[in-house]
Amino acid sequence: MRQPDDRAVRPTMNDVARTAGVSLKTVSRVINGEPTVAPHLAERVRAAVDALRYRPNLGASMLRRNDRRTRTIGVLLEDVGNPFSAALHRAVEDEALARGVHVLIGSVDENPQRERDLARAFAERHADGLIVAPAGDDQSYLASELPAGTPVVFVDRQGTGFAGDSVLATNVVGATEAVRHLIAHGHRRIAFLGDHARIATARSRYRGYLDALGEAGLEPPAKPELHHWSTAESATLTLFGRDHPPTALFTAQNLVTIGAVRALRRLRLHRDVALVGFDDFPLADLVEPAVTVVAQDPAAMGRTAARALFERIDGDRQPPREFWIPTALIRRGSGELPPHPVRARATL
Amino acid sequence: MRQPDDRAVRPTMNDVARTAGVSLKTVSRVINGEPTVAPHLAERVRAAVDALRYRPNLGASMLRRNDRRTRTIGVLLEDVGNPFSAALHRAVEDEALARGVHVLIGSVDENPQRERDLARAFAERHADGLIVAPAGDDQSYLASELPAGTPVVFVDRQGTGFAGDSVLATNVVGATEAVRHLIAHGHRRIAFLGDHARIATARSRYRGYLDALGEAGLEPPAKPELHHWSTAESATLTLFGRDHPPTALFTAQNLVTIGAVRALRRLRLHRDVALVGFDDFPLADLVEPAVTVVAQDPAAMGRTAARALFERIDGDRQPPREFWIPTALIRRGSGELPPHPVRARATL
DNA sequence: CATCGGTGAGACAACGTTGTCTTGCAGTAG
DNA sequence: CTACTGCAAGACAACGTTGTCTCACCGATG
Repeated sequence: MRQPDDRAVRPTMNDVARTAGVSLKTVSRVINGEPTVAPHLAERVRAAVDALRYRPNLGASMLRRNDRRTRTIGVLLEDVGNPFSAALHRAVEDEALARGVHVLIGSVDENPQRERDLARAFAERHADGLIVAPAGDDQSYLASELPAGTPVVFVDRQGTGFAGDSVLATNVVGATEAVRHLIAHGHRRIAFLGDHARIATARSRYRGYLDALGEAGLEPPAKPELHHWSTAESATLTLFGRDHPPTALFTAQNLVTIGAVRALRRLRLHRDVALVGFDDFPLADLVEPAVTVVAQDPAAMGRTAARALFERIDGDRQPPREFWIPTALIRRGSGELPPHPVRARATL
Repeated sequence: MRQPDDRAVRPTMNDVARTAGVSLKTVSRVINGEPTVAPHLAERVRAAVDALRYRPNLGASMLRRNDRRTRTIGVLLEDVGNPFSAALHRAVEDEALARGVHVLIGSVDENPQRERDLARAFAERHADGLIVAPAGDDQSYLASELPAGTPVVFVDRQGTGFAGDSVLATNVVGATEAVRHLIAHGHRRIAFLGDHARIATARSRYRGYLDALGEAGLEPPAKPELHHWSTAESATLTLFGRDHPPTALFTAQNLVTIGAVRALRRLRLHRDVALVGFDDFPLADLVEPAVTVVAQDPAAMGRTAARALFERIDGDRQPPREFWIPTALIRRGSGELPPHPVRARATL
């Protein structure tokens, strides 16, 4: 049912042609900057465009054009509200905008179905390419959801079953460095608190943790798996409610780190238990003690992914590449605490 | 110049029709779920769709359809990388996804020209509506950039020169409450640290600050204006390098608050100078002392804005509305410190 | 048995634009 | 003066889809 004064129609090229007294095609030529138009006609067309406030219909143009570019890319991240994804998103946007390209974005929330739905939705909207932080462990669906030839760059996690560039943090090495750092400060009982093993980056960081323990001839204790900070908080409380609690924690994700910090505060152990987190977070330097982290560089990851994607969109057809973005240990205090014997305490 | 094996073409409805042995229009009917197709034909069509991996061309469909919806909205925020915008963005996305709508987003960075360019770009891509956090002080350009009838909802800041709903935090009242709180704890010299007066929310918060001082018969000191946290940090250092420094700070934006916290730490005044910030931020409860804030609710703002927008998109034509999202004072410690005479100190 | 109404399915045009082809005209050479 | 070249600008079709119209066929009705 149409409303009476429902959305007035936009003027079309035809309207412009009529008011300028030229043919439709001449308007098209002026709009597209083709040089074969007499100056006085071009001027009349531009005047008509201004008068009618004509704006080209990108959809129609893209339908007819040969190159079929929408100057729009799709970005699928874990959660646009979390600082890591937000920083990555921002870097992608800056690269895109520099090229006059715009961004369709969605949060995947560790849900493979949602990942697939978003990929499809962006494909239907004719994204020229996709940047994907995979949630599921199989991206072969992309072959059927995307038009053949649509480039995809995977970021943060390796994609599987579809050929695309990858931009990855040095998760294993970074985690090893973090745990070595704790060992160098005398720790022998170092707990791992991290994400579900379903998540590839969590697996890599756990491997790095095991590597470092192995080098030092240490046995890993049992490994809880968790995700949200409140889970991390209660898991930490539980950990210190048992006998032989660890003297140091390696927390493998920023929300987990924050949960652990909270728990150690509640237990008044924040000056006794050493802590190194994977992935930096805002204000890590302002808590007491400041939190030592292995920082990722989400901006560099976003920038690199976007540049790789634009190279592919511009026709680069070389085999898939891997870009490794280095992590950096930032010593702030919590990771340099010496081992301190801790008695088991009741959970608060 | 075409690449040899350049992007293979997608199958079209025509291809599906040919392999299913029916007419183009019958395929269209099946795709759109029209009931007037014989079951055995519909089945053949669906089989052909699967076999060819047919996906409808949303652009072509939208060109021909009567309703002209792309099920895409545009969102213009201050900076998708900052926590306030990111939280708001996330809330918008959740509302949108629940309706099968997707999000084009861009950061305005306090740049009115960029605001306008993004609005135009999203209009060209046929966003069904826009959520805008205005950077400039005049949004009348929207009338010419947008197709008539495109709804716009302003969020965080009032829009000017274009009729749209607004979703706003109670900036004046919230700031008044913050400053009253400091006055109630005995403070008489309370400094304001906030954004440029060009920014409407900064003006409102300054007004709220003046209101509270006025009630108590206090004179405002000089007001520095700043934006980024490092500016806030040095401005705070300067403030305490002068004679008669304040005993309390009201910081009118989250990055400013963080800068002030940093500066007070460097000056070792964080336990002596009271601080209330406008807008909450992650880990505000973990720094020492925990930071008292007037919290906004960016998720509620995003949710409200998105719901208002979808009502408009669905045809609601009532006059522009204003939604006021309440702020809440969260007492954490820094705002409850009593006045403490502070001698001017040299900047570190 | 002729006519009618209802229904499923195809033919055709149209959405707003661009690629290709054609036309018309001016300028130049034969 | 005619023929040819070159170029500006219009005519027309096409992109992939949906709205509208028409047709064919069915069973039901007089």
